[in-house]
Amino acid sequence: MTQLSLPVEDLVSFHNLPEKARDKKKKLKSEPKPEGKAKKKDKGKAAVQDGETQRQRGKENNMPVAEEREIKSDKRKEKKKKDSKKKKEKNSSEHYEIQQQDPQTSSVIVKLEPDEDGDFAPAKKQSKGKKRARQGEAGELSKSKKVKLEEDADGVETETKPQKKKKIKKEEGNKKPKKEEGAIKAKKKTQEEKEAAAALKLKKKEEEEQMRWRWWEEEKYEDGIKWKFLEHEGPVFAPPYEPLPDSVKFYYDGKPLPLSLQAEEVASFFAKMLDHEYTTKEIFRNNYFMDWRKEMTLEERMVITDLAKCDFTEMFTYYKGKMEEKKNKSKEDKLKIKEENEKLLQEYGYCSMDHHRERIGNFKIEPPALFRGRGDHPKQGMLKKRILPEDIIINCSKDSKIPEPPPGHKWKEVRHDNTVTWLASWTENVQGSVKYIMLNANSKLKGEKDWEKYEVARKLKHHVVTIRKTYRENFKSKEMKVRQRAVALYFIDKLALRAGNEKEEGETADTVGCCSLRVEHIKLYPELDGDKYVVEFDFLGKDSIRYYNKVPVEKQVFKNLQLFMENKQEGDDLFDRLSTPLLNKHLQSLMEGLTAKVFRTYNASITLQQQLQELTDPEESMPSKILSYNRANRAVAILCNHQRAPPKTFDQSMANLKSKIDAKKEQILLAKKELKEAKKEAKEKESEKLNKVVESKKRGVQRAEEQLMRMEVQATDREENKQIALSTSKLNYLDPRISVAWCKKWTVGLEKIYNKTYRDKFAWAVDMTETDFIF
DNA sequence: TACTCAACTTAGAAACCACGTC
DNA sequence: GACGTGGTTTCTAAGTTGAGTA
Repeated sequence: MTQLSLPVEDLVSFHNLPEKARDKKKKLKSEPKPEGKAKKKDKGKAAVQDGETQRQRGKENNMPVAEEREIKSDKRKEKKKKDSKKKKEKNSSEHYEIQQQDPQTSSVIVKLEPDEDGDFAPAKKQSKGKKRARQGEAGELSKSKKVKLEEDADGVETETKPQKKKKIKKEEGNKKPKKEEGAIKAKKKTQEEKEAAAALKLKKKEEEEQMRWRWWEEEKYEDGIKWKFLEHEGPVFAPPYEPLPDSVKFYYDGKPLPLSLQAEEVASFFAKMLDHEYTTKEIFRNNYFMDWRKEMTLEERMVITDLAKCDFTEMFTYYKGKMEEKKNKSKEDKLKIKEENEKLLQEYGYCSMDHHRERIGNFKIEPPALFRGRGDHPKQGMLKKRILPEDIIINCSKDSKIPEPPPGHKWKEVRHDNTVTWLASWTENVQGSVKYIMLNANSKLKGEKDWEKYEVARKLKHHVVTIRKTYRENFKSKEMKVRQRAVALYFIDKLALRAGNEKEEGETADTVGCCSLRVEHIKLYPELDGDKYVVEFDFLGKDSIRYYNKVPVEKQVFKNLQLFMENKQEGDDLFDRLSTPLLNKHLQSLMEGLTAKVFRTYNASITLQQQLQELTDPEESMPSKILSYNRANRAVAILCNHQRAPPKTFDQSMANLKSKIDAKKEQILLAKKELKEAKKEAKEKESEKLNKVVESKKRGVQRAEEQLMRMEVQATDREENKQIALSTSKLNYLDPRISVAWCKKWTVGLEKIYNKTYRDKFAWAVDMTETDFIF
C-alpha cells in the first residue's frame, strides 16, 4: 500500500522533507518501561496514586435534547414562515450584505480562531508562506479576471455545458443553414429525448423529496431506544466460487499442478491481486502462504512448500480477461446486469424502520478475500473466510417478518434488540472483531446522531475559553498526571490530533494518536528557522498516514515536554501517566458530552466558518466563489491531516489541462487581433453590417476569456487538491449548516459543493438552515 | 479500577459510472 | 462508438467511546 507522507506544515515543499525515521523501536518497546505507564496496568496504578478529580457536570444546557429540539423546531418553522413572507414581499429585488474583506488573508491557514491570549494564531511560518504563495494564484485571478456569467433569477449560474454546446451549435447552424433534413430531425429527436429524461429526473427528485422521512421534525425516542419496528430481508451472501476452466492452470516449480477446489479458490484470491503492491510485501506473502496451506489437502501441502515457486500468472491473465470481457459487454447485457443489481437493491437494500423505508448501507456480506490491512499491518495477507448464514446474527423486531436464511441453512441467532442500530452482525476471523450491517448515512438513525454530534461541538464553543484557561493553568500542576493531561489536551485542541488509544502490540499496524505518542515521535528545538520552542512531530496516524508537522509551542509546553522525556528512550510513552479513558473522564467533568474527538469536530467546523468569511469575496465570480469554498474546505482537510494518494493519472491530466489553457490563450490572442482588424474596417467603411461583425467578435473574445478563466481556476483547484482529500472532512467534520448557509447567502447552488450523497445525508441541515446560521 | 468488547464513527482505496472528446 | 477522465459510490479497515464484568 502506498504510504502517504504529506506534511501538514507545508504542502508545496513536501518532497524535500527528511525521510521518516521509524521502523526502529519495536524491539525497544518490549523492554521494561522506566516508570508509570509501563503498559496498560501500570497506568491504572498511577491514576490511583494521583487521586481522581471530582466530576463536575456542567450545570448549563441541562434541557433534554428532545425538548430543546422541539422548541428549536417550532422556532424554525415560525421563522421560515416569516422569511418566506418577507421573501415574497421583496420578490426579486434580493440584495446581499457585502462584507469588507482583505483578500491578502485568503490563505490556507492551518489554525483556529485566536483565543483569549491570541495564542492560537497560525504559526507565523505557515501562514506567511501560504499567503505569499496564494497571492500569485487565484487571489489575483479573482481580482483581475472577473467573469460575468449568465445568472437566473436567483443569481445562480445557469449556463450549463450542454446548453453552451447547444448555443455554439446554434451559432454554427446559422452559419451553415443548409443542413440535411434528416440530421436536423435526428437532432430534434435527441433533444426531445434529453428533455424527456430531464423531466423524468425532476419528477423522480420531487417524488423522492415527498417520500423523505422528515424525522428531524419528530420527537426523539427516550434514551437508548433506537427503533420500535424493524423489518428486513437479511443480508446478501457472496456468490459461490466459480472453478477455473480446465485450460487455466496453476504451476508449481514450472509444472502444472491441479488444485483441490478449496485450495484453488484461495489461490484465486492471490492471483487476482498479482499486479498489486501487496503481493510483493513479505508479511503479506508469508501470512498468505500460511493460511493458504491450511486450506490445502495433505498431498498439496506436501508438494507446495515455497510460495516463490508458485506461478499464478495464467490465473491472473484469465481473471484480467474476465474483467475485460465484463467491460466490453454489449449495451443490452450491461443494462441487464444493471437491472438485476437494481432488483437486488430493491429487495435487500432497504428495511422498514418504524414503518419508513430506509436504505441499508452495506447489505452485502463481505466476500472471502485476503485481508488488506494498511501500512505494516502484521496480519495483512491472511485469509478472510467465507461467511455463512450460520455465522450471522439477525436483529429485527419480534412482530416483523423474520428474514429467511438461504435454503438448507439457518441463522446463528435471531435477536430483537432495539437499543442497537444494526440489522445483522458476524465475527470476522482475522481480527476477531464484530462486523455489522447498518443503515445508510441518509437514514434517521445516522442523521440524528450526526446532528447531535454537531450540537455537542457547538456547545464546546461556549466552554472552550474556560477549558483552554484550565489546561494552561495545569501546565504548572504539581501532579505529573495533570501536567501530561494538559499538554496532551493542548495538542488535541491546537493540532486536531486524535485521542490515541492503546493498541495491542503485534495485532495491528504501529500507529499512534496523541495519548499514545512515544518519545521518538517528537523532536524538540529551542529555536528553529527563527521560531522559538518548536516541536517536530513525525508519526504514523490512523490508516498509517504520516503526520509531519513543525509547530512553535508555548514555552511552558516546551519545558513540560522536556520534562516528560527525561530519562526516557525510544519506545517509551511520552505521556506515561495518561490514557484516553482518563482524558475523556476529565473532559466529561469540564463539559457534559465532551470527549477528545469533539475538539476535532469543533475546530474543523469553526475553521471552515472563519475561512469562508475570510475568503469569500462578494464581487468574485461563481467559479471563484466555489474555489474559495474548496480552499476553506482544504484548510480543514490540512488541519485534520486528510491525505490521499495522488490520482494515478494526475500528471497526465494536468498536462492535458495546461495544454488546453495554452491553446485557449492562443485562441484569445488571435480573436483579439481579428477584433482589432474588424473594428478598423468597420470604422473605415462605416458599415452597419461590419459593426455587427465587430459585436460578434467581441462576444467571441469575452467567451474565450471566460473559458480560460474557468480552466485556470480548475487547474489551481486541482493542483492544490493533489494530495488532499476534501471528502472526509466534508462528510464527517464540517457542520453542514455552515455550508448550506454559505450557499444561501451567496446564492451558490448547493449542488456545486454537495453531490447527491451529501445532500441526502445532510437533508436535515438543508431543510432547517437559514442564511444567518452561525456555528 | 482495570480490562475487554460491542457499537458506532471515521477513513482511504477501489470499483463503478456518467460524461465529454475525438 | 471507443476511450479517457473525474466524480460518485461502495467497500471495509481502523479508529473512538462507553458499558459491562471481574
